[in-house]
Amino acid sequence: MSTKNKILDAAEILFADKGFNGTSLREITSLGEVNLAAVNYHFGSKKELIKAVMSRYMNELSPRLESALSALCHHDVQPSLKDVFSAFIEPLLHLNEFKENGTSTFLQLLGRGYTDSQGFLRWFLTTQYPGVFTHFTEAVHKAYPELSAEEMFWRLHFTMGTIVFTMSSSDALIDIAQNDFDRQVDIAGVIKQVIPYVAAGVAAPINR
Amino acid sequence: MSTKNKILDAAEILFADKGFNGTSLREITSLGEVNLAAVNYHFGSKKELIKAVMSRYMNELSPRLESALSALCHHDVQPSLKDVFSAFIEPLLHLNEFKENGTSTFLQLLGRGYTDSQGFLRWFLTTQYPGVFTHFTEAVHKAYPELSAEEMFWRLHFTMGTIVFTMSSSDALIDIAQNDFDRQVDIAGVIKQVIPYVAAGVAAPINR
DNA sequence: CGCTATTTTAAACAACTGTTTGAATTTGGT
DNA sequence: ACCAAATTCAAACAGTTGTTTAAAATAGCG
Repeated sequence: MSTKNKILDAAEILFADKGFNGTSLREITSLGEVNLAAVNYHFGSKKELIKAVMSRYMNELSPRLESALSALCHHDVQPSLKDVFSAFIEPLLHLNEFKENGTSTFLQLLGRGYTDSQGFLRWFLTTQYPGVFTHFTEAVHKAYPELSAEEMFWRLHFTMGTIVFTMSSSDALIDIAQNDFDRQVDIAGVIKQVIPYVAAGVAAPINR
Repeated sequence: MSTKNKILDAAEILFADKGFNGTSLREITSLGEVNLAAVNYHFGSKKELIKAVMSRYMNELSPRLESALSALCHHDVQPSLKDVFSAFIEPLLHLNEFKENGTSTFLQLLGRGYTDSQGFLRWFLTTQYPGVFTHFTEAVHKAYPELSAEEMFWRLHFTMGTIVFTMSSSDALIDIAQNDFDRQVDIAGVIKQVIPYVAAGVAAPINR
């Protein structure tokens, strides 16, 4: 295992758990059992390390996600909104093959990125991976053409919020659910719960 | 203006903008134009200051919110889910009377509190203001009795996520919306957009 | 081997963190 | 006006932060 990967592996765990601001380089290097200076040697700075952690997941996720969404767009029949959101399931759960607890870790990181560090990560993702966003809005438009661009803008951001926020606190929520309802829940179970919710939200009647 | 309030006013602005971890006491005291040591003198610690900032809003919000929700519960006719969520509008917008940009600031703080500092603020709110949560779930149960406790648990947390996440990045979203759609938007406009969304999400058909 | 380039290491850096101290100042009551 | 309590203040505290340095170790290759 290379030093670079040791750092990435340790960093993503701590970032997901305590946020980017809340994690120090010393915590990362001691969990990864590498020297402190290795971070700056291999990545240049903490900010670049954050980008590298996210890129490792995005490079795995985005091709699968884009092809799943564009398949919906170029199909003859009109997809339902549930189809559109279900297109996320396979690419997201595939991150579990890529890495242990990959799905949950990635979604937690995404949640952190939206609130930590004044949104520089949002800028990074939208500029570096614009294809995901355009394919997604295209697919939603095909499923629900009556929705104006402005209404879609809001509802898609509401959806981002629901997903990202839920996942960034998914560990705590899963704990509570298991105590209160005595039911085994995992990240896939949460995803299956959230899809009807966001699909219905986006499909809400237009209020003019 | 008392020193205590100068600190609270400066702190809430910076906390909302940069998060609790991301804001130092020195930034707060220099924005508030008070001495650094005043924070520890008046509040004891940074953690207590965070609680005080949140309490000032919660004490203003929670009685109005609880009475609006319990009014729904004790009314004879069954409320719709839209009624339940609309019950939030007046108490939330009232925070703008209480303080300039109060609504948006409070909701941003709430968003910060859920992700920053490993959820200690969530613990604080649920233990210090349990009435809001119980009244809310009661009202939703009256509007949608078929929803099991577990499904309601998830959907209410999805809703929290939608609201809190949207509001914590509402400044950025409002900026984008005004550029892209050339339309004046404010926090009340966002609230009116989000209510049909969350109401439809909670009302989604049960998927068994 | 011998040499170069890459990588690792311990140590130090300056800047910043929340908190404490003790003296100076202001305030409110008599 | 006096005294005591409450408040403000500059300074320092000890600890942590990201980053840099220069020497030591390792690796790769002819």
